[in-house]
Amino acid sequence: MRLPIVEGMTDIFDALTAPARRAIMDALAQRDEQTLFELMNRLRSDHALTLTRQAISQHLAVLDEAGLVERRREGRYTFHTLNTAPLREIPQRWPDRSTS
Amino acid sequence: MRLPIVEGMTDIFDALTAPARRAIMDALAQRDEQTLFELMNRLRSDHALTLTRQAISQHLAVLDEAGLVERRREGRYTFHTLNTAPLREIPQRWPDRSTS
DNA sequence: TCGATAGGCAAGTCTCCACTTGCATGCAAG
DNA sequence: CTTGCATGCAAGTGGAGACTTGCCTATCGA
Repeated sequence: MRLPIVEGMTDIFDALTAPARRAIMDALAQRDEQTLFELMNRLRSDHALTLTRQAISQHLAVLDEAGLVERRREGRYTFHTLNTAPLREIPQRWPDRSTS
Repeated sequence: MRLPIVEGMTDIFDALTAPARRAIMDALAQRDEQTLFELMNRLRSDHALTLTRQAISQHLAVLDEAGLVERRREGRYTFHTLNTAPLREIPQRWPDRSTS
């Protein structure tokens, strides 16, 4: 039941604060295994977000530290995949009261 | 399927940003119907958070705008209750992939 | 009515972080 | 090996918001 705590890991709430990071998660929810440039172009076209490559790279680093995305290096490309598992911390912390 | 959009409503991610606001939600998850002073003392004793009354009041206003707490005025007291319903937006936006 | 309690409003400060700019690294194709 | 592409590292800047201070309103008890 206990989630593994990685040292120096950013908590998911810090990661979810920036709207740009949530947009990146949206883009990855639509399609996994995207590279940095693919994400940049997708944010520009689909989410009306024009950010520099470095900004997105920093966002991906934060999301990686929070465990919300996973990076796989292959040659000169780095593919990013969404990991929704850490999000389960939220309903665990504040359980739903719909049927109370 | 569509959630009612209240005008000028803060989204829940902005509300979840501040650690103090998450601590307030923790305190309300333990016991509902708490007043401002009760919350202040509880944060001080249980969460090692010494904030001024005004700070907590501002946090409660943000949580109220996000729909995460509900305020009920009774005489000179205002009782605060946690509402977890808006949190369902999160797994709806990024569905769990455990059984994919 | 007067003091005490519970809370609200408004403005100021200051820290943090999102974003940029600039430069460096590594792989790949010709 | 050299040019180009994909990415990383580091420092600087600007703005948002978390928190405080100060003052005001309202309700309850004596």
